[in-house]
Amino acid sequence: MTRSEPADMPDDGALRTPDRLRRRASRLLSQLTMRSDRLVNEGLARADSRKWHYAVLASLEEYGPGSQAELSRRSGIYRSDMVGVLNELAERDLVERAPDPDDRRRNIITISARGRRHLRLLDHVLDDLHEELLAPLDPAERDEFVGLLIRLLDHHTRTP
Amino acid sequence: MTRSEPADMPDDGALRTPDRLRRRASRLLSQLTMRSDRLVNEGLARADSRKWHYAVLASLEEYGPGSQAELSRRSGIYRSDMVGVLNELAERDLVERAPDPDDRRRNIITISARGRRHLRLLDHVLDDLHEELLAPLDPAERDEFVGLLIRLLDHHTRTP
DNA sequence: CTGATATCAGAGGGACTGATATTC
DNA sequence: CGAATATCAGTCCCTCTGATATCA
Repeated sequence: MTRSEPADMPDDGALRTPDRLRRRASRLLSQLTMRSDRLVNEGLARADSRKWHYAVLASLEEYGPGSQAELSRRSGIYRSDMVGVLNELAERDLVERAPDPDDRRRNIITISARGRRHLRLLDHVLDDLHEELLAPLDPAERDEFVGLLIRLLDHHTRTP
Repeated sequence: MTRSEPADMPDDGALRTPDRLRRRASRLLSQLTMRSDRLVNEGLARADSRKWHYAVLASLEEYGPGSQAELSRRSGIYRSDMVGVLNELAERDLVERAPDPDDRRRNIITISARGRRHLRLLDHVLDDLHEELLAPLDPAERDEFVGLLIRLLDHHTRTP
């Protein structure tokens, strides 16, 4: 190895291998996520959707109707951006937005029959996209990968 | 509330999909990367740097001087954004930018002694940040994680 | 002429902030 | 009153495009 190291600098054990740029987890995450996001965005665009549509629809089917603020908490979309997403979903008749009679500040968002059908479609689209995304991994490795991601994300969600 | 499970047993939850939103690799990647990017950006900002500074400096130390287009290919920064990054680095005397006598279209970028010292600092900062990022994983799992990321990224880099 | 280079100006998208009016 | 809601306007950052002038 031809690494030039000033004599006055001790080897401190820092990650300075020739491929440190390539092995930094944060860089790997950024780059892979860029590819993944592009894959998913383009795939969902072909189904006239965006990933936020999926997040909202799935959360509605799994946890039932809710106010916009509630949906925001479930799906991770910013409260101020939720309006736009719901406008798009309502435009396509995938959700219904009705004022809450018990609390007139709120809208109650409900998934429509058409929304459920669309959600099913999106689930298939996403299954295919994930097949492409995770292609190099065998089933056990995919579980391992997802498991590691979940543990990391949970840790950083609970420790902000 | 939260069911505690033996570590050696996978979830047998019969795929009732209350967690399909939670288990989509693309969503996990997006969310984790958002945290990771924030962590790294804030950490590097405390050292008056940004992640591109690190990418350029590390690539200069590892592969030697190069033109801006060359650095762009090495580090993944867009050719049009490289100017700004190099301006910032030159401002801090971390690199030198000199016209190439053999090809007057090019600038030759060289890392300075100060740049090497700064890179060493950034490597330590990043080591600490990665310790924080990967805290929940033991060393073997970290290797596993990085290995999986590399395989996925390589696959999608070679298959655009 | 084709192609590469450095640079700039700006589009487009996503996360996020701040303010407002309304209602609890 | 303080707190929560839906909405709108706009900021900041990032990736990426397009155009330009300069050279090989």
